[in-house]
Amino acid sequence: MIVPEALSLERIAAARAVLIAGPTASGKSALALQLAEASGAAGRAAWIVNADAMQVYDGLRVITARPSAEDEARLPHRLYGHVAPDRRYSVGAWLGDMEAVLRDAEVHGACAIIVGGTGLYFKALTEGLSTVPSVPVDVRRDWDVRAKAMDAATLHAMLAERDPETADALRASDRQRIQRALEVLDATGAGLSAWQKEGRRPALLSPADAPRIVFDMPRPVLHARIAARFDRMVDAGALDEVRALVSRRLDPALPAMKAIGVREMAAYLDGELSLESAIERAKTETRRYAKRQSTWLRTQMPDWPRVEGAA
RNA sequence: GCCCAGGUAGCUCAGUUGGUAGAGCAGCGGACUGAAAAUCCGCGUGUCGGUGGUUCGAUUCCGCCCCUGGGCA
Repeated sequence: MIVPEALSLERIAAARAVLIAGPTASGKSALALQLAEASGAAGRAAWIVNADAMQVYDGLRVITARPSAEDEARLPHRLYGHVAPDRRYSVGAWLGDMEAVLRDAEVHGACAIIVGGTGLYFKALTEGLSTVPSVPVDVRRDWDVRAKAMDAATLHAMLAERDPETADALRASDRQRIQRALEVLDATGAGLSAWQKEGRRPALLSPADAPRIVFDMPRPVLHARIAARFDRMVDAGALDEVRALVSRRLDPALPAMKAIGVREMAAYLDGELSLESAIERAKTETRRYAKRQSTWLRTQMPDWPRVEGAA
């Protein structure tokens, strides 16, 4: 693999961090590992830090395509598998963890190579995040129950009555964002858009501190890589991993339970799908996800230099 | 070889009493502030198997041919 010019060893040596965003299966983790080892060999220690919302969960190494135990042993990896799958993680939690990791890396004189596919995390890292108080778990649980009994339009009407400004900014069909707005209202007494105008935590990294790239590939190449990778996941024990997760009988609404491949493999284990069609569905979901990622990276981070990987 | 049922979008199929066609899924584009691998919005991309005939006009009706599945030999 060719090291992108935007991330030369000279730049890494001078940077607090290096950011590598890209769609799933683009090979960005391999690139990160290669850069980190090259940097280490050149005298500047480098850590690999996760910016993927699913690779943070423990017990999902195979199905989330997290670096192997061998890779993780080669040099420090942070924020991988550090959250129990029965917990709810979030951008805010990740930013807090990241702040600590960056401090720690500084103390050790290491460059943090931050790699992942969650565009929102990178955006929060480089542009900051509003200071909305966190919503207590019981408020969230309350709304989970209440929302289940209502359709999205009804929820939206409820929100419009109490917080018209936020309701106006949301589609009446977007039940997840509507529920979030209702939770914030209940938890804080103020509306979400009011909070968002209130101010934000500043960005943790500036472009001067941290060179960044979007690492992408032509869609057809990515699709072929997604298919091949999922087959490898199955060979590597994805089914055992999902079986172990399912046996914990966690709430299916938990984020970890929504990792692509979990639902599909679980459906096979329950006898609802053949293995072949479960695999096909998981590949399809992964392609759709990669498309959403590409859209985000293209439209939300237009100023990030793009590097096209080779097949 | 004969009989039957099919051949329409990438896939599964609907439809046109003759006026060049539309659903679901896939795919593509887009939105995105603590669930983001989430949530949501938009867009049909087509030699209607081929070829002759009838007709102002055939994807539709008729003939022949090809292909697929099933049955009989």
